[in-house]
Amino acid sequence: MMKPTKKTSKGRQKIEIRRIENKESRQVSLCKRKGGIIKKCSELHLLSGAHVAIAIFSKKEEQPQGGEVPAVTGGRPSRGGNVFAMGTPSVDHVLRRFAPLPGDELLPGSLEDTRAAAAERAVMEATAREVKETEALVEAEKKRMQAIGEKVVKAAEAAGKRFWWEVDVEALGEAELPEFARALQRVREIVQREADKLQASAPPAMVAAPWASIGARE
Amino acid sequence: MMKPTKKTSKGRQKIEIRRIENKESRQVSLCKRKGGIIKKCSELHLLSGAHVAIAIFSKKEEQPQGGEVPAVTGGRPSRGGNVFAMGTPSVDHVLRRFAPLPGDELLPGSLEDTRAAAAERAVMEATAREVKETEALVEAEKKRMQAIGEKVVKAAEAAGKRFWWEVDVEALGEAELPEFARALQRVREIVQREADKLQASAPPAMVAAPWASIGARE
DNA sequence: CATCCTATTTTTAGTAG
DNA sequence: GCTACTAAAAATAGGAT
Repeated sequence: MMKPTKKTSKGRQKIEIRRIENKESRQVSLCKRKGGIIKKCSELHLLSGAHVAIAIFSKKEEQPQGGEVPAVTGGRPSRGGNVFAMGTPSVDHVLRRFAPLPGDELLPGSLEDTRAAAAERAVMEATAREVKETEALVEAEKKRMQAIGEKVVKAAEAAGKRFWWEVDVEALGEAELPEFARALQRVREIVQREADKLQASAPPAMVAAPWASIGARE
Repeated sequence: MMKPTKKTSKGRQKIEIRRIENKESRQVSLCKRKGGIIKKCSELHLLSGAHVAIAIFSKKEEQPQGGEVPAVTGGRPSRGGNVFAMGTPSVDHVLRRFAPLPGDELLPGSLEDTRAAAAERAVMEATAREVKETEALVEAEKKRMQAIGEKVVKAAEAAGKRFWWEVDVEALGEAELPEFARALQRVREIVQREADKLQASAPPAMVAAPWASIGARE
């Protein structure tokens, strides 16, 4: 207790919000900030009960290609980069809430009872229940995850990741991203359209739920 | 420079990350934090080039309903709450990138050339081009918006809002939310599935683009 | 509701390991 | 690529307007 040993130095510096040229710094910043945002999203959820869904598409690097894409030949050729997504209650839940789409409202057990889906949901809920605490949410989650749910970690490890919510989805782009994307675009269009007739209405009926997220390592 | 006149008082207090019981405080906090998150998302985009899409569903209030939902009778009865969504390059762009879905890859001009869509895109791009600056992004946007694009503001005002990216989408839930939701869920499923075969691959081909967001007032 | 204010709490560049 | 640390930059709870 006598060595005011200044271990490190500089401290936070001010930076302009413009593309970080240094590739490495850019990467680090992306990683740090992504974590920060995720944390804030979860806090927002816990504090207000609002449901949050976020997706971060971090493109790998500009490909010096020429002309246009060869129009995808087969299954999963090119990529769109990494995708990180987190959702509150757990994507499933939020979705199941709004999902009862009057077009394919059934699909009896094809989706819901998929081994993976079922397992995930279970683990997710069990874990989330244990975890929901103070802001240590993200922190605690990471650590407790190992103690509380070995199972989760186990599954994640099988994929080469450390946490169930940290999974690579590089191959996602080709098959499902389109839908996700189009859906978002659709929403945007609707908004514009709806904005014109603008009408308030009755309150919903959603219950608070656990927390979950899935994503890709940076 | 002599009156240390303590204008206000308390300053930030520490709080636990748990549901804020006071309804009003909860509302205020949601609003403030939502803004903060949006800002961070845009910064993340500007700093790293990653594309971000976020949706915040703030449910209005728990409806003391009983039993189950009457299975929607007609068009747009109940609501899901407010939806706030933001997207980088502008939802359209990100989406158009991934969109070339090999299922309904066409739809010639039905969507793209909708007056609204076209107009929005134009304004959005023009605005974004002017706006992209330092972190004053969000700030500047709000203010410049009025100077740069009266047109935008005009449209927004028609809807009773102050900024084109602040539009109520309460009525959204019934019609399009389902798709958005299901898309997200789909993504989640894919992730799990893909995580197993996990494979790295070639870099994408996306260009940096403007910034845009749409949302609902809190 | 939207700011404004300010005391504090958080986040996070920049480094080091 | 991840963790630790520090100091400065940001975000924000509470309150006021």
